[in-house]
Amino acid sequence: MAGITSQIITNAQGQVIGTLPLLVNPASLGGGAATPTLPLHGLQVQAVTPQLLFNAQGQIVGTLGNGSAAVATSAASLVSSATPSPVVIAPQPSVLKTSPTLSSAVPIACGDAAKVGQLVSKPQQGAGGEDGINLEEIREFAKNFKIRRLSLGLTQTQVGQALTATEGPAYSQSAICRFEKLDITPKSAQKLKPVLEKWLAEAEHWNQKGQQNLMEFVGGEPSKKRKRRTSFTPQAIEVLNSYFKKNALPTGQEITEIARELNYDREVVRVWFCNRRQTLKNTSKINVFQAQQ
DNA sequence: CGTATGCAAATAAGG
DNA sequence: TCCTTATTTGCATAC
Repeated sequence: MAGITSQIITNAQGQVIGTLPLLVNPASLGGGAATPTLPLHGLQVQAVTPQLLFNAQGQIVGTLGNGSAAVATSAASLVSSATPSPVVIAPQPSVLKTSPTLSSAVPIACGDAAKVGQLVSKPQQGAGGEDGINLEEIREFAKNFKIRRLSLGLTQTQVGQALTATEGPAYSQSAICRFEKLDITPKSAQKLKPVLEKWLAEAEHWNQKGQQNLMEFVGGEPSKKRKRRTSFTPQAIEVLNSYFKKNALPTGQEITEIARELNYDREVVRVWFCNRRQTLKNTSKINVFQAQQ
C-alpha cells in the first residue's frame, strides 16, 4: 500500500538522522493537501560546508546535492525504505484496550493529546481539533531542521543551551529532540517552529563568518526564562507524602511551615501539593474504569 | 557521547 | 491569593 515518502537515513542505532528528499507525502487522497512549500529545502543557499551531510561525529551521512543524491556509504549505515511508516509513531503507553469484547471507547478523563507525528500521517481530523495548523509544513521543517543542525555540527544539547541564551523561550535537549521527532502536540510545535527557525538562521549566519563565531553564538549565557525544575530528594518526598496523607489541602500557613522544615521554596511546595492532588485524582479516575482486568 | 523517554515539576487559563 | 484542570516542558536516566 503506502509507498515510501522519502528515504530515511539512520545511524547504527537505528535512529533517524536525516532523510533524502524524494517525494512529498503521497498519502493524501485526491484532496491535494499539498503543501505550498517546495519539496526541496532551500537550505543549500549557503554552501558553508560542502553539500555533504555529516553527523556529529563528522561522518558523512548523505548529500544535499540537487539531482545527484548520491549517498556515501561509509561507516554510516543507510536504510532506505524498508520502513512501513514514514513517521514513527510513539508507542504511547496510554490505556491499552486489547479487549475486543467491549469496544467502549470511553474517553477516560483527558486522553493525551495526539502528537504531530501521529496526526500528520492521518488525512483529516475528526472533531475537536479545528487547528488551523499546517502539520505538513511543520513536519517538513522538523526534518529540515535536523539536517541543518547536523550540518552545522551541533547537538540537540547545544541547540537547547544556546536557545536558552537568546531571546524567546528556552528549551532543553529534550524539547529539541521531541520537536525533531514530532513527539509534541501541534500547538507546541507551532510555537516552537518560529523560535527554532529564527535561531537556526542566525546560527548559520555566524557559521558563515567562521566556525569560531558559531561556537561563540552557541555558547551564550544563562538568561533563564523558565524556573528550573526542582528535584526533590527521596527524603523530602517521603515527608511531603506523609503530610499529604494527613492533609491533602494544607493551609497557606501550613505550607509555609512545611517549606521551612524541608528547606524548599514555599511556592515549590505549594505546587507540589497541587500536582499531587491532580495526580491522585487522575489516577483514581483511571482505576475506576480500568478496575476490572 | 548524543539521543530518546518516563515521570512529574512548572505553567496557563478560568474560577 | 490560591484552587482546579489541562498542558507544556525538563530532569534524570535509559538506550
